[in-house]
Amino acid sequence: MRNRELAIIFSKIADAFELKGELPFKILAYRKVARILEDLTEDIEIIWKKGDLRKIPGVGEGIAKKIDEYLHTGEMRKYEETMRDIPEGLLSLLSIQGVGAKTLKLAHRELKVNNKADLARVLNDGSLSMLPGMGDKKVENIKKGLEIFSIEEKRISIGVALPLVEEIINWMGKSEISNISPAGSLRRMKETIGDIDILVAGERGVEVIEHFTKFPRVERILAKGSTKGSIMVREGHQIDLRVVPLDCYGAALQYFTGSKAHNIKLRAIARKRGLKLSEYGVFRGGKKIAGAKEEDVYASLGIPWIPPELREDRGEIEFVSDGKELPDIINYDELKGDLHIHSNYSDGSNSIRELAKYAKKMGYEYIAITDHSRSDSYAGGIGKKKLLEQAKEIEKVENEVGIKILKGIELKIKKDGELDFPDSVLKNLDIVIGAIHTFPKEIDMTPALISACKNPWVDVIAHPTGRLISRRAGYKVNIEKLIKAAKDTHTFLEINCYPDRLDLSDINATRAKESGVKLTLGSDAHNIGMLNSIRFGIGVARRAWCSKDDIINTSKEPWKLLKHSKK
DNA sequence: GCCGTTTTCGGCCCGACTGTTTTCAGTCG
Repeated sequence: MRNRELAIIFSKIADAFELKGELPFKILAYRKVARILEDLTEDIEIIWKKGDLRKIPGVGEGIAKKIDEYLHTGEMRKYEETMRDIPEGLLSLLSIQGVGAKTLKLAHRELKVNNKADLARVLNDGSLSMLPGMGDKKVENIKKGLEIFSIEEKRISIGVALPLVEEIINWMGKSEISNISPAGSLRRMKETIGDIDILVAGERGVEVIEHFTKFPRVERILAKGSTKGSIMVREGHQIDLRVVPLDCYGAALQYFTGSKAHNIKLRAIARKRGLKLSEYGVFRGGKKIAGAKEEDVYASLGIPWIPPELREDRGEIEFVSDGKELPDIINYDELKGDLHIHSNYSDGSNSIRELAKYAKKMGYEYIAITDHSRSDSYAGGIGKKKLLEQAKEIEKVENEVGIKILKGIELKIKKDGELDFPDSVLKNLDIVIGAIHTFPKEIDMTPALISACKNPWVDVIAHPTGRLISRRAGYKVNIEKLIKAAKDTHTFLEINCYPDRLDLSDINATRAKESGVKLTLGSDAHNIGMLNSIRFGIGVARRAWCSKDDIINTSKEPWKLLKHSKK
């Protein structure tokens, strides 16, 4: 799949155009096609070979030619040309919150800002605030943005890392290996991943790594030995692969999965028992007593196997050491439906029928269509009239496809707590998800959220903190108060599964669970491919020690649990 | 750049918010 590769190229062209002050609608066209390629479920090369490039929405004559050129030659003249006079590291600064094209262009032209270090310099020495239109507050804002950016800069979203690793695992299947698994924070399903680690069991290390370095999208080979290979793919991510003999595989998997803190505690336990734990196995004296299987490694230390998502040293080792049984955390196949989906009635790109069919294929028994409400106009929010039309279509599709479809809305909660529809409208729906998308930074949104919880028809609060991982911190909210209000009002809180949100986070979901608040999982899908994002949210739920009973859409009829069941 | 059509041009999302202004520009979603 070279979809993402192309998406990045077009998105970079769009960024560069913005800096150069190109026509706004040209920029928009590039952005649009980048986004569509990113979300496209089919392989662009297959579409290309069929001669169907122009059938992709947003791809016209010009862009089709550029894709064609790139897939033929591996190069795109327009891209090379556009990038020629843009210093490396300049464009990435656009993703800093508070830094847009105009600001960056100004700083670049007037102060020779070419990268992050330059930006930090002009922020601190006061020269940026001297430029026209730049005041102290703007500078302060950008400083904060740069802080968030710096922390997360080198980490990859799990939404990018996991599909990439799956592709590599698929590729490695063509070589002589007996076992393969992601390791590291990816296997623990952390929301962002530092280094991508893959572990392989096999005897012929040299050949395995040779094959690894021939992965079709390799940009650079960083290391190539008999036990470790390291590559950089075209999107700029580094991937390490290690090969170990089969009889060490379990110990190595345990070791490379981490977390570091978890491993340190395990080693301490081993030592107390007169054992030694390393990536090669568990040893008593010189004798190896475990190593082939992860289960055996844990068992040899007198504790049961711990799911990777729980290995964060958040009390899991003490828990099992006390002889207590870990909760039976939710499995990746236990969801019966998705409760947060957008259709083409608002800003989704698939019809209700397409969504329903795909959901059915995923094995779901029900879905909820929850388009944006009228005042979220940037997202094509819908009013009463369209809601009625949609209800009719839902009934029709429900019968045709044979899957239960809840009529829902993602209801805008305004900053004063006012809701976008009156009760008379909300009442007639099956599910209402309250959400905040726009907010003034300084205002505490807790009262607005609590007031929404108190509404008799708001069933769920979507992405309760509003954060966008590595981009913005979210609105001001006292999460404990919100959880309490949710508990008191019988409102559910969502784990939004969109990889850049994952909101509630694992930590907040744990808090909710411990307070007895039930959760919903919603993909927030805007097209059928994104329905698969649900697994990232299940990862969060697992990291939050949630069992099936904590998540309402593991039940066959979750609507019976909603406030709407009383209508 | 794309796209639809009253079909080869003209529209393409725009409102809220913020910080800078003194009526508006930049950023965000």
